[in-house]
This record gives sequence, structure tokens and C-alpha cells, in this order.
Amino acid sequence: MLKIGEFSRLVGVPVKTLRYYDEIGLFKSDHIDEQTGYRFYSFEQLPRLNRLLALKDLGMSLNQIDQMLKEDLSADQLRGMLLLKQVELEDMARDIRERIDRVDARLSLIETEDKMPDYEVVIKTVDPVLVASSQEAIPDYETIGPVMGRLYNGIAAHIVKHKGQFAGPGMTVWHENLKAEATLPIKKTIPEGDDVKVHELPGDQMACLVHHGGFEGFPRAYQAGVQWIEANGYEITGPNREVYLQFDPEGDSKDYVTEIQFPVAKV
Amino acid sequence: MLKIGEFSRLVGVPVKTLRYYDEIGLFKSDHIDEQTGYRFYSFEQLPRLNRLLALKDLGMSLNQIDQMLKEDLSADQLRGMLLLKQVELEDMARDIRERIDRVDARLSLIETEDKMPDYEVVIKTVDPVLVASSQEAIPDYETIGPVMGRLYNGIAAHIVKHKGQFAGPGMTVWHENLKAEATLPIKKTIPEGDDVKVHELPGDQMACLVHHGGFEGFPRAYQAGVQWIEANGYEITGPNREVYLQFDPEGDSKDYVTEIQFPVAKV
DNA sequence: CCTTGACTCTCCAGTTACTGGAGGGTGTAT
DNA sequence: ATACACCCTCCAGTAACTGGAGAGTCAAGG
Repeated sequence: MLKIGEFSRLVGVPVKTLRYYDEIGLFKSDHIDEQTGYRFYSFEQLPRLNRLLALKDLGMSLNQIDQMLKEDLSADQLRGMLLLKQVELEDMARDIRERIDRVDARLSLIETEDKMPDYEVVIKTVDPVLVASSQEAIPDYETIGPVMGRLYNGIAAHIVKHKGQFAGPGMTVWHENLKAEATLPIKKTIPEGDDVKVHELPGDQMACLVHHGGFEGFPRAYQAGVQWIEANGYEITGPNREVYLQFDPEGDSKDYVTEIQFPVAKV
Repeated sequence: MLKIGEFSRLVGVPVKTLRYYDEIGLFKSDHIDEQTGYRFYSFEQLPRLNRLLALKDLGMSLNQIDQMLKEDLSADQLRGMLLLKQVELEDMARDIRERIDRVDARLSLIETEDKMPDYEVVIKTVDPVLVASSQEAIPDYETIGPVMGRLYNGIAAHIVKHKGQFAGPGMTVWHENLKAEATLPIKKTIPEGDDVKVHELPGDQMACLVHHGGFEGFPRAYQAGVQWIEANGYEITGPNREVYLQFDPEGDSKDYVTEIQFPVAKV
């Protein structure tokens, strides 16, 4: 019979931890002296504790260990739990590798610019959204403004005409060959028009960054986004979007806020 | 101005989390309506939140992020924190790789034996211990018993003669060529004798397993230990030890409890 | 104008696997 | 007798949220 301190030294587990395991019922002391409340441990308990420690070394949670220490567990069940753990560990390993990559990318950015990057790119999942949209090829950069204005006005008029409800800020989807699709989110579907289509933009994993200021800053923002995507091992999988969070053609373009989104997937 | 739910959808962070960040002061709402208590967020807050999210993606703790978001932090300080994180992440990656190895090892054991292993091996760090010891080469396996008995009696007598205090169970250290060193831990140093030396056994990282029963079972126990050490990517770095936790030459050998320890290091 | 449903608030509890400390009893050696 | 090591229980704290109760707010539809 060993007192808790002796047992602690023997197995290399802190006294506090032994008491904790006792409390949660994972590893009870052999018996407790009724007079003093002292816990006593026996050598016969060593196998259970050692198995417990070995499983803990595998990264098992105390709950799982409690399951696995039950006598009547079949080899198949054990195998199952270990296989599950294996998958989980591999997920964690991948996750950490990705983190390391991101830290590396940021370090090299700091190396070149000597400060935090101007644009922060974050990965987020956007929900599918129902939109009324209208699209047109843009002949050249100068005409983007007028064309987009016309498209958005057309869609807005169409929505109002059919008593549709607006559900958020406008968003341009850039298809290939400079074909721009102006979209306005709506709450419920409405009839389509000659130029105005109604459909659902798919939800997706997006690399997003926010640009504050006028459209003249877009090239740098796009560049930052594309660089980040490359440096962090993603690839662009579809048309990117511009969400006009803050936009007022009459207002100061300095106050504009636009979110640029690239649908991406890990390479 | 956005209500918390709108802002939450915009940035992809749960409402609960935004409130939590507000509470801990990491990311305050732009202002709070005095009447209703409603939080309001502005687009100007997006850069800070996006930076926060980007840093969180690197695995930074909220405390660290709070530091890093302070305006007056130099590029060097940032670099330092990121480098620190890099090292930490690499440690974690190594740790997880080792776990995966151990899970693999256990899975293949279960594959061959269809149950949990008979011996659980755990790595622990043992403290240095002061011992009185006496050693002798063992000519062959049959003579181990008598020789060890003689050695331990000699040491015990020597300790008693010099009024030394015993500090734990006896322990045999197996040096090369079957040279056995019988040791008895003592609390304070005592004079040496002709055959009895006093020295400190070094502390070390040990792969330990516990054998219950007589000495005839030792070969299997040793085999299990050596196998585990190999399968888990360790190597033996010194003489192994046997700690006689429960031993009584008069008693039933079934009740003996011996811990076998191998000093090891990761390959 | 009222109701409904979506949204917001605060406060509290729970999660994991311990760790630290206060305050008080026990056992042994000098 | 006293010092010291050891043991006990109970409480609080950790990190980063998550869930729920109970109550107040807001906008649209009838």
C-alpha cells in the first residue's frame, strides 16, 4: 500500500492529477482510510494506470480512455477508436502544416515590406444567395462605370416593378473575358425580364479582402489577393466577386468600401 | 452602421463570438445604443477584424493578437512573435507526428495479437537518486539469484553499519557483459566500504514497463520493452534498470512486482 | 393598432484537463 | 513538544468560446 505521494513518484504523475482522476472516477485509489481520508494505492493498480498513460500519450481524451479501459471492449472496437484517432491526428497535422505555411508567407511579407500587409485576406464560407442579375461584356476599362451604372439601375427598376425585396448590397461577378454580371440580392424570387435573370449564386469557400477607397485602388487590391492565394497554396476556382458594401455615386469615393472575393480551393 | 447580426454575416464570425470579443476588449463595437443596448459596428472596423482573423488563422492566441494589433508595434517585434509562433508550431507538428507513430504501432500490435498489449510502456523522467551499490559479473543465468542475494545483503549490512537511511526499493543496474550493479537508495551519503560504493544514479528519460510475477517472465517483458522502443522510434542510451517494487524471497513469486526501465532518447 | 417572428440584450453554466492556493488535519523524527 | 513533510477538501482560474433562459426591441403584415 502506497500513500498518494509515493505512488505519484512511482508513476510520475502529479498528486493533484491522481486526486483529479480519482474524483472523476477514471482511476480510483485502491481504498481510502476512513479515519484520515488518506488515499492508498496498490501495485495491482499499476497496469491500469500504465495503460491509461499510454493511451493519453496517443492523444486520447480522458473520456475516450475511460471507454477503452473497460474490460469488455472488443479488439474491433479498440481498433475502431484508434483508427478514428489516427484520422483526427492526421487532420491536425495537416492543419498545423497549413498554419506553418501561412506564418511563413506572412514572415516573408514582413521581410519585404517591413510592416503588416496592407490587405488582410481571410478565408470564409459564403452562403448561397438569390439574386436578380444582368450581364454585359465590358469593352474597356473606361466604360466600366457607365455600363455598371446602367445595369444596376435596370435591375433595381425591375425588382421594384415586381415588388421584390432587396436583401443586401450589390455585387458584381466577373466572368471570363471581362464579362461583368451585376447582381442585386433579393429575398424572394421574382419573374425574370428581358435582360434581368433571377438565379442563385452558389455558396463557396472564398478568399476575401476588403478595399477602402475608390476604384482606382482596385488593381493593388487584386494583386494582393492573388499573391496571397498563391503564397498560401490555394487556387482560384471560379469567377471572383466584388461586393459594394459602401457605395454612393454622389458621395466621396474615399468612403467606398468594397469586398473582393475569390472562390478558392486548397491545391 | 450594422447591427451585430448583419456584421456577423458580413465577416463570418458568430454573433456570440463578436459579443465575447467585445466583452474581453479585443474587438469593441463601434458604439452601443444607450436606449436599447444594441451593439453597432461600422465598415471602418473591418480592417482590424480582418487582421485579427488572419492572425487567428496563424494559431495566435487572443492575447497575442491583442498585442499584435497595437498600432505602435515595430516590424521587428512582429517578426519576433511570428518566429516564436513558427517554432511553437513546428514543435506541435513533431508532437503530432510522434503521436501518429504511436497510434500506428499500437494498431499493428492489435492487428497481430487481437487485443491490447500485455505490457504497457510509458516514457517518464526519473529523478537522480543517491545509492549504495556493489557490482559483480554474473557468470550465467542460474547464478543470478544467489549472487544478487549476496550483493544486496552486503549493501544492506553496510548501510545499517553506518546508520544510513533506506530511501526506496532495491534496483539492479545492468551494465554491459552481464555485469550487475545492485543498488539500494539512501537518503544521505555514507562512507564507502571495500565492495560498497556510494554514488548518484543519473536521472534520465526512461521507457518503463511493469512486470507482475516471477523472474521467469522477464524475457518476455524485456522483449516487449525492446520492441516498443524500436517501434516508437527511440533508442536505448545506457544500462537498463530493474526496480524491485515488491519482492520477498520468502513469499510467492507470483506477487512480485518489478519495473524495468530503459534509458532512451528519440532517434 | 396589434401581433408575429426575427433579432438583440444580459447573465449564468458548461466545456477540458488540470493547477494553485487557503485552511486545516496527520505522521514521524528530533 | 515541536518542526516538518505530507495529506485532506473546497474553491477559483485557465482558453475560447457555446448553449440556454428570460426579457426587451424592431419591422412587416393583417
